[in-house]
Amino acid sequence: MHPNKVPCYAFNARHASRHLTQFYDHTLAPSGVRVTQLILLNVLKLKGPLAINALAKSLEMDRTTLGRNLQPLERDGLLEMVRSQEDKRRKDVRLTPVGEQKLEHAMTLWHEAQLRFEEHFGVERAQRLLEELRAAAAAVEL
Amino acid sequence: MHPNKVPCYAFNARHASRHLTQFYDHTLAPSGVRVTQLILLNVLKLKGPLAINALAKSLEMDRTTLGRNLQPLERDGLLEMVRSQEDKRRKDVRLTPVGEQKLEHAMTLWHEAQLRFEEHFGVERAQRLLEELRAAAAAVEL
DNA sequence: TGACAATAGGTGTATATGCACAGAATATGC
DNA sequence: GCATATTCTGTGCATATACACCTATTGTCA
Repeated sequence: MHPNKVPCYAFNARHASRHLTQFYDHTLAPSGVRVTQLILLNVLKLKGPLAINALAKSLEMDRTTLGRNLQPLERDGLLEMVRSQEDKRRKDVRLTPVGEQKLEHAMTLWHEAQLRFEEHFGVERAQRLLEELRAAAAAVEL
Repeated sequence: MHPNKVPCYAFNARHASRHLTQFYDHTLAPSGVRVTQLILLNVLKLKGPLAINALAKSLEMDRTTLGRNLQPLERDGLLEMVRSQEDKRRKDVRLTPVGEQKLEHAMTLWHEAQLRFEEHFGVERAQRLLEELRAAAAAVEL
């Protein structure tokens, strides 16, 4: 029962997710940032300070998962979390200068990973896969 | 930065994996078994008692991850792990009758999930996605 | 304004993931 | 047969994931 034989959509999505994550994490290793963390840092860089809930909705991630994913990044000084003044429930997350530096390094390695994947898998094929992954996730939100 | 805008292959694989897993886990909930666990139980049913390493290779999973995934199933009596007599390093994992019962129930629900996904996503499209997921995982093993 | 709903976030618990390191048993080669 | 390499598994650690339940704050509306 090679995974090539397991017809479960969820299992194969998990399987691909594991292997792609390992590939990216190994490539990103010199930066000390993982691919999940890179995404968070990058969104924060592009969309400025964001509340945890807003960030979670933006990435379609579970709120509590995101909150815990932010902890090591805050601990290592890559980002800051401060209570909002207008709304004291909110905790706005923003990138620190250290975080920006790390992100810059990580992004270079990330581009390498993207290119290497496209090289092995095919550029157009990879683009289509991206669309299908998004559509598959959307298909189960009903 | 909706995930529909993040062009990272790893992130989108993770994203789809999370959402598909949630969909399957919710469907399987009445059986008390998760989709990751169902796969393990099913392989053990089909391929008989297997050592942990053999099972891990079969599913292309990390050995230590698999070992830990087996623990709750052993704890709950769905499977047994016994030291092999020919090779005392080995620990053979096999389904118990209780495990088979649970598996049977879970498989019914799993089929429902498979059908519902295919209904929403398209049967042929889903088949193609499966192939592409397998190919993508294979593409990064170089 | 005061009751109640809705929103933002935190915590406890459980599973999932994988790396580095370690120990025990077996296989190999001389 | 013995030294060595290989194989099989376990453990410590850290991150990732998400559900249930909780508190605090803000919004709504009669």
